[in-house]
Amino acid sequence: MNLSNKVMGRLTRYRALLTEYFPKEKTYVFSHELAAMVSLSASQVRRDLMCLGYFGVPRYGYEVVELIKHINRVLDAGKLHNVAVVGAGNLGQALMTFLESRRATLRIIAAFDDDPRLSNRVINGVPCHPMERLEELVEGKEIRIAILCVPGSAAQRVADRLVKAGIKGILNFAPVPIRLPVGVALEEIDITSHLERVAFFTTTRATPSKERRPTQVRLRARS
Amino acid sequence: MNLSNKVMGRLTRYRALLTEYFPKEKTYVFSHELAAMVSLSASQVRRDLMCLGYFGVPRYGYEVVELIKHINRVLDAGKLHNVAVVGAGNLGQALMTFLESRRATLRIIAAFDDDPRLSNRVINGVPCHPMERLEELVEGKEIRIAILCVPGSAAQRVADRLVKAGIKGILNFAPVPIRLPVGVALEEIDITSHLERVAFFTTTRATPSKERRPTQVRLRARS
DNA sequence: GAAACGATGTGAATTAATTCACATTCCAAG
DNA sequence: CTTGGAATGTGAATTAATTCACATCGTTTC
Ligand SMILES: NC(=O)c1ccc[n+]([C@@H]2O[C@H](COP(=O)([O-])OP(=O)(O)OC[C@H]3O[C@@H](n4cnc5c(N)ncnc54)[C@H](O)[C@@H]3O)[C@@H](O)[C@H]2O)c1
Ligand SMILES: NC(=O)c1ccc[n+]([C@@H]2O[C@H](COP(=O)([O-])OP(=O)(O)OC[C@H]3O[C@@H](n4cnc5c(N)ncnc54)[C@H](O)[C@@H]3O)[C@@H](O)[C@H]2O)c1
Repeated sequence: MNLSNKVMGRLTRYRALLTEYFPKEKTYVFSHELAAMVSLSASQVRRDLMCLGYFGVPRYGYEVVELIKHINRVLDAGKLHNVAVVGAGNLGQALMTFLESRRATLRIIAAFDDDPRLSNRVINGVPCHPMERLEELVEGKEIRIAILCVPGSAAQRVADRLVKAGIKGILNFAPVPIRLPVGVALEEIDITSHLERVAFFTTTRATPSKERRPTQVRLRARS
Repeated sequence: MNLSNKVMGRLTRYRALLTEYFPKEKTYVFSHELAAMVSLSASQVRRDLMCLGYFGVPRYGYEVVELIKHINRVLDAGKLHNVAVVGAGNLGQALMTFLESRRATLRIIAAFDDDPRLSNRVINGVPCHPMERLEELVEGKEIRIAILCVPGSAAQRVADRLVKAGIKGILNFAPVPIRLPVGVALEEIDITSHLERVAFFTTTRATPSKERRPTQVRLRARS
């Protein structure tokens, strides 16, 4: 099955919900429960889950632990990735604390910054290195993914360097679009743009056309 | 014209590019230049721009300042919004510094936190208040948008309170989906999910099916 | 054990998003 | 002028995403 990145995104969402915000006493979950939690339609959820090769049981729904296991199998294919934060400023540091506690398959093992006051020390549990050691450590520590938190003016330059050093994927927070050779995954988060969207849909009719807002569904515990 | 939020998102992108990262000496821009910068097709860009009621000139492209003006008109309809950050922890503080410098129509004028060490002082130029004053200030200062940076466990509760206080849009960073009544705009940014996407497309064939990566286009300066 | 229920899985229909392809327009050069 | 060219604007085609609708099936109940 060839996952679109839309499906992919929703699967991570379901997984996060199930692993972290789902009553542990419930062993089964219905498609419409998941749907309600993420504001989607039940058939959408079922479609997404079809990609997993796991099947629910008709009257009961999906067995939670089994479902999670299958999402894991598909999403991270058992691999674990070492991640580096590049640019240990305000955002970089916030991300280090935030991400350290999360998903075990993604480990933030290093940070890099060209400000000497930030490098050669441990920030929030993550060792921060000077940029000079980038290539050495990316290779040596098998860092495959970089979270780019440098100013926009440096973003493309640093990204190129990361790619040359062997990075296979970049999550870019700088508010400039960067270009990478094919073969390197790229995801960009433009926070300003999201904020502007909220502002926009605040003034005009409020709900962005597509999103469903079905009524809340009670998560009935099954005996 | 009824903008889909997809179109809307791209328009903010174009605007950001044009206002901040486009050579000031160029007065015209081609659809294919914009396209190249954001990795989309030229016809996509033209379609998006059609929504503006502004028309480019066939051989020259789009006049930059005029184009920006029209995007402004459509996107923020002249309105300016007051914004508050709720939860002035790591992320909240990073956002305050980051956003203060940006878009003039969105002004961060307050922060709120229930930690007494954070409230009643000015953080990065933004006055931070205790949660008790939320309702009073939202009304008094006409705050319409909230950026939600509280822990997941408090997110829904705080969101409900914000809505009751009169907030019209929320940008949620907590990694829990929240539910709002129709009529209140909602945008959620799930950073973990984005990171997981990068990781995913790092292992499998690298490029998420949909994205184009056309070859770089030189931005030729026109005499 | 059989009938009713209430969920799933999925083909088909619908709707949305994107791309194609080309007529149109306007500038520039001769 | 008039001709050529290079970009726009857009209907039509295509492709992707979502929803509908219902046959199907395991569970429960009686
Ligand atoms: N702070 C936010 O909430 C926020 C939100 C969205 C996007 N962003 C973007 O993320 C990036 C970082 O934001 P920030 O607020 O952390 O800024 P910041 O100034 O606090 O941090 C930037 C860090 O990058 C380092 N740096 C600069 N040039 C570098 C280079 N060439 N190589 C290595 N390191 C370099 C600096 O020393 C600094 O520590 C910016 O592009 C910003 O636009 C920030
Ligand atoms: N730090 C990041 O980079 C990052 C990234 C993505 C998402 N997030 C999410 O953003 C949120 C904030 O993250 P953070 O790293 O800033 O955490 P943090 O603990 O540094 O900040 C949270 C702040 O919220 C305040 N708070 C807690 N409960 C509150 C309540 N009921 N009312 C008002 N204020 C309250 C706390 O006093 C604290 O200052 C979390 O939900 C986190 O999961 C953080």
